[in-house]
Amino acid sequence: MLMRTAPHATSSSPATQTRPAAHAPCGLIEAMGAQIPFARNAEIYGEGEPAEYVYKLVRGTVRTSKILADGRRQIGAFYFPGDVFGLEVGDEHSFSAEAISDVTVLVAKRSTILARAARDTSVAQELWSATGQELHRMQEHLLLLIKSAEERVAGFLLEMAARSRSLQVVELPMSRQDIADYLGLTIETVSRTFSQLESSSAIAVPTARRIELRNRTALARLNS
Amino acid sequence: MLMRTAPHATSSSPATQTRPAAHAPCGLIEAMGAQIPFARNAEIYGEGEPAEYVYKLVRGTVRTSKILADGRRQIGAFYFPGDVFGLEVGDEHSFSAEAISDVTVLVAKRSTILARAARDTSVAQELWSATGQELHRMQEHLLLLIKSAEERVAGFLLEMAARSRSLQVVELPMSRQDIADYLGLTIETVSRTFSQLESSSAIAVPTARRIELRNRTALARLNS
DNA sequence: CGGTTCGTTGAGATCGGTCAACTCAAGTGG
DNA sequence: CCACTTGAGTTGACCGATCTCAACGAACCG
Repeated sequence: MLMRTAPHATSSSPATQTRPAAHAPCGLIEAMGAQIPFARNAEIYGEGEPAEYVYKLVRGTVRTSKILADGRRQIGAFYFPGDVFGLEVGDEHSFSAEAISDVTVLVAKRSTILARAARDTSVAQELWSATGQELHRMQEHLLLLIKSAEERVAGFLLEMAARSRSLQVVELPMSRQDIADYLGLTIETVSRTFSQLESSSAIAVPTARRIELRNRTALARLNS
Repeated sequence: MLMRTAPHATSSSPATQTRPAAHAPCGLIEAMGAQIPFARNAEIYGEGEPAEYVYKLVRGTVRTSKILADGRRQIGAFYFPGDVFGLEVGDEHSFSAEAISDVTVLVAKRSTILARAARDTSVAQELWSATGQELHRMQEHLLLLIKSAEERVAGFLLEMAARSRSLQVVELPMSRQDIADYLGLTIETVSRTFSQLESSSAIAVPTARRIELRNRTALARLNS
């Protein structure tokens, strides 16, 4: 299903790549090696593989996911430029990671980072707080999953807006299927909910991948 | 709603307190101070409060929870003897913690632990891995929430069994409401699902708070 | 111009929620 | 000891949100 394609340039969505780096310390993976490209839909690592490397996203969008026994897929998170992903506390990856668009990542050996953390307290602190940030996002995500479809979609849009450059216009690099699997809904329900939010003037959907937030208050109200 | 009762002995469920400590290193909070008791339903700390202390559960059961704006409640986790809880990466508690039964906890000042971590690498490592374990549990919890009611309940029972002394009999210290709020269901659905699992001989429910797992295979199959 | 993929929309089915009645066990107080 | 109360849990009937299945539309690409 997923192509483990050799890195090459395909169709990338330029609008999602203008966002500046976000993390404050960012010292974990600097000057580690060359930037490595992955093509759209390429697998960066697989669930259960040894967590040999830690990644920092430079360009593009990445999703992490798990496939359940019966074929259902759950998206764990979306990552944008500046985000660190693939950092595991245990020795293997608990999710797979795939490139949503063509991406560029910085890679560092996990063992190197761990060794530095054992000497340098500030590196250890960065490790801890990166994991803490991951935990925090997971908590937010979990809270989304107990809500109604409309609330989940509204929460998703606000989250994406908060992480994009513009708070008014959200460019979605991911497909409806990705959104549905992130929110625990079907693509039909996601699509219908977009339509519904549009007809209530909370958002506008000029193209499928571009959402304009017209009434943040209404969305925030749904966000509980 | 919650009584912030002064610690005293009320009705505790003895069956849940025989489980041995679980965490391997456990060095974080040893010899910190006296064991502190909390009465059933007492709040140990509140969401948003400064995370001044870290707790290790000695006896009883604790839940963490969040109340949403509209009154819905989400249980974040259940903690059993040996578990560390209340350890935050940020400076405030992201959930509240309440005693489900009468409990005893060990308490350590977070600032003290952080100071030690800044000197002692192994303490820093313990901090990191405790947060990693929390993250792992949250991932499992999140996976539960995308499933059907039957799968959620089956997954919950298997989780509780894995954390209890006996793999065959689960003593539930928490109410149906707690279970429902953990699983994102209503108490009626939880109750009906128990009945349903019982009539399919996957479990037996001799009393409301005691569940016997009669067919782990069937439960595990539901667990995807 | 077909073919393919992605997204939208509609109609009907189903799962879980809501509301309500009932059971049961554990107090409580006369 | 026995009503009475109270809280927790169970069960039933009904309803609505979301899923399923299917058709349709739009964009892209050979």
